[in-house]
Amino acid sequence: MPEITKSYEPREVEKKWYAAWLGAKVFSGTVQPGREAYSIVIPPPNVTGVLTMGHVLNNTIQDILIRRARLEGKSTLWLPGTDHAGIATQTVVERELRKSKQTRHDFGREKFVEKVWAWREEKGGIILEQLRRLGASCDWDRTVFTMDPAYSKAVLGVFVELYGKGHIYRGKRMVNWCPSSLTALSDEEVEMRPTKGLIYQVRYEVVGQPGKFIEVKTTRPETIPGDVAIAVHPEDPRYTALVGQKVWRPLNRTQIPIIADAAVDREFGSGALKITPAHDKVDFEIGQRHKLVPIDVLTPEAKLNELAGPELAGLDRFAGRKKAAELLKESGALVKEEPYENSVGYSERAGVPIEPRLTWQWWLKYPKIAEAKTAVRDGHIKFYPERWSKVYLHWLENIQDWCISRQVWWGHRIPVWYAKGLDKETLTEADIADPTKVHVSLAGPADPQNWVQEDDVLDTWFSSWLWPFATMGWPDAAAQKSAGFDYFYPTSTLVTGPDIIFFWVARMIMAGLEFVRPGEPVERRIPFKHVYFTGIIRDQQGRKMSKSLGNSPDPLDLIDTYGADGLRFGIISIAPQGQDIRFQEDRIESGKNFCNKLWNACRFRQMNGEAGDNSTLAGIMGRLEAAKFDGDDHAILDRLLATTREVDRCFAEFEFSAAVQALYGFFWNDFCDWYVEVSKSKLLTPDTKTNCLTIQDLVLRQTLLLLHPFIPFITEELWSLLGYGAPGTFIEHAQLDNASQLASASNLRGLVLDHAQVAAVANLKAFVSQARALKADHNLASRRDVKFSIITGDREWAMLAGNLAKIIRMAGAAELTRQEKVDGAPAVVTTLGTLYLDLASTVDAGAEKIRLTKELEAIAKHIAGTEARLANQAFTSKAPPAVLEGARKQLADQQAKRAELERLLKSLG
RNA sequence: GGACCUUUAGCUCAGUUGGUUAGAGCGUUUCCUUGACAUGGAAAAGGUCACUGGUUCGAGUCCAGUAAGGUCCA
Repeated sequence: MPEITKSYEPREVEKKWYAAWLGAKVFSGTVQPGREAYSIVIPPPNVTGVLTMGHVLNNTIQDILIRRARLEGKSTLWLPGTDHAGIATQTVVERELRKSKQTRHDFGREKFVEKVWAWREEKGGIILEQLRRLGASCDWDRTVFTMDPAYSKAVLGVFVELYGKGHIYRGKRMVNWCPSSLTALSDEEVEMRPTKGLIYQVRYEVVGQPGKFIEVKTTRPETIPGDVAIAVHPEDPRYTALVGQKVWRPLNRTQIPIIADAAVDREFGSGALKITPAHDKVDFEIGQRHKLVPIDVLTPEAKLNELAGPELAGLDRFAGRKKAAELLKESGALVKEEPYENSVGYSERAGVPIEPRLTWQWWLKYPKIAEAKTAVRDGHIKFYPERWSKVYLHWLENIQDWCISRQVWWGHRIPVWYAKGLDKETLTEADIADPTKVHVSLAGPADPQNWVQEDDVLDTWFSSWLWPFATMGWPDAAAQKSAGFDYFYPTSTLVTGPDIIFFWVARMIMAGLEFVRPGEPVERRIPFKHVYFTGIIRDQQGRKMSKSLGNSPDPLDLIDTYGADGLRFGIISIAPQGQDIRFQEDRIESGKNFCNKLWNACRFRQMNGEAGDNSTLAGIMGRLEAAKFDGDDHAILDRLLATTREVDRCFAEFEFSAAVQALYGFFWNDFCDWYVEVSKSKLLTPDTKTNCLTIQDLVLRQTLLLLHPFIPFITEELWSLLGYGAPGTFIEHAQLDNASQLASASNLRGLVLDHAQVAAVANLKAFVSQARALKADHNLASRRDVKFSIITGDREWAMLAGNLAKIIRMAGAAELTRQEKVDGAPAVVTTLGTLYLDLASTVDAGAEKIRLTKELEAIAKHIAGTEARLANQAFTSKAPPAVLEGARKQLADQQAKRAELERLLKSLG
């Protein structure tokens, strides 16, 4: 067996094992009847994306779940892939073209799309490579791209099906228009940001009444040429007389009517509202009610057009705003302007303010809204943390139709054809329903020369909402069979961020319910059973990590510095369930340190003797000799069982950081700091050596298994180095016993954990700790030749004497002897007697008295508190007996300690 | 305007159904190259649990309100 090196060097180990895993197809998801299935579909990263800290967290959690399920004997599938990200990807390629002063229009649609494909082949999906560095155990042979032919067919098929069912319609409505990407966006893609600007108070002169004005407030004076009316509230007495009259529009001067509409807010400004139906959603609705014809004064790029009048035409909207204000000022229509902050919608992707714009788009009336609510409300789908279900339900309660068309070229082109020569702007509903005018199908019209296909593509989310099943062959029966669809669907757990709860999670649920296994019970149609929402990773100031702030470390640098395992362990340890995470690099460092600790504990084991047959749990258990167990052996196995149980619980409740903390504490404190240290005495005695090493073998084996989901590389390496697996197998092939299985396995060996001994060890630990503190108080912390003496009872002394070698070693002493009387030495009161430090030099009695007095004061305070509680009759009559008993015992212990402290103090004179 | 979250040691966070003297890691201070590990060991200091009320024998924990910070929706 190769010797274990002095420190853990992750780089080569990670490379070696990842290649070995791929070579042996350890990650492939296969149908294994008789085994429970466990499946996860990756939230497909954007094909233009690179690994961020958010991806690290999200994918580490998925890998933890999958690896744990594998160890639990389930047949696992983690299905990877990428998303074509229509607007983002097209933008990336257009940006490259711009370097050579070209645009997509120089190439035409077909050539441009070819270019995007070429870009994707060359540079897209880097992130999947990066996930391998992290150790992600995806079944890479199944990698799916949302533009793959089969996937595309599923997407377009869904469009045709929903169209046929009447869920999809074409409508000219207000959309969120992105003047940068020149496309419509769904409501979810618009981010409301408080924006500082100016609000302008403008007066409109009433026609035929010179000197009489109506004032309105607006933040967008450049849209005044698009005004078609002034609206007031019908019950507003200030304006009743004016309704039905006209005012002069102050820009591009003309007469517009004064109308009454209940949507007007009487409290805002003067209670009058300018109506610009082409540029505001509310105005549009009011305009509809009053049959007003909208005037669109903006171009798609958000420049003012000729309808804005000659002074404004051609100006960008922001320049136009300034100019409009100037024109109003000149004509005396501007009453005043003042600073103002309001919420403005921005395109999430392009970062520019969106324009409400009236365009023809395709809309989806969501299917299965009611069932999507009950699926979560009734617990068929469980959210972790649970509170996100409220957000989810609230959105479904207020759901709006989904604008699914996008005016870009990269994506799934909508499978709709218009008869040649048809004017798309003037199509009526009847026209659309007429198959001689509009054709909708997957195959396209039989006579394509007579038709023109719709230019728009589908929103990228319209493809990713099918992800949990379209990645597994749906809707093609043969493909589904070979993908194991029946076995792996519904998937087990979805891991994602709460920021895409509407974009993705809710839509997937509706899609699953609508399309999968129609007619079957809800639990067979849902796309996943659990949804785990991660927190958002923030920097130390609490800001979101973002490219533009440059506050995000490169995960690959972190992997280089701390190892993939160190990064994984570190990030999980700071990621409490459902809370945002404040990133601290030193936590990643402590992940690395933990790996090194694990490494060296295994090294210690290896250096102390040949391993027996470690290849099975039964083999190790078979070597345990129950008769030779001492308290420490009982204690470490007790802690191993408790830790196993705690980790079991954490997985059941998705509390990963708690699991990591439990494992860290167990391994570092209980095993390394205590058990390994006390082993050093046992290993010197042939009689106890073998059993002690076997216990180490057992603890290390189980610890490696428990840790493997979190830190896969180092555990695989140590598993192999310590001979835990049969040659040619991997830790992934091992079975991880849960706490009760482990307990019954050890019971079979005649091993019954002795809780009295476990408690005694806790006592000894405290004793050793007090002895060390006594030394440190007298600046002897690192001396190993000090002499202790103790005044104690027979029973206590029997326990100490039985563990003398160990105590002396652990406390760092030359001897510990029992005395009848000790004078003038510093001492500490322990539960096992009063321990004295034999100082050859003189003792500073003054300092010692101060120390003891302080301690006496503290204990007196506690005694007073306990006495007060026990004196309270309400407490003694109402508190449960166990609590009462505990308080009484505590008081007795405290009083004994006080008496001893008083005696010590007196002896100092 | 509505909903949700957070507030515990210098920092980042645990604290399960209320029950002994509120914990961890990092940082700080002191000591230590002893043979698994200095990526380490030993010890110490450090908290009126945001605030105000209430329920209770008993509140970091439950309830109401206030304040500060954050997120989402409108």
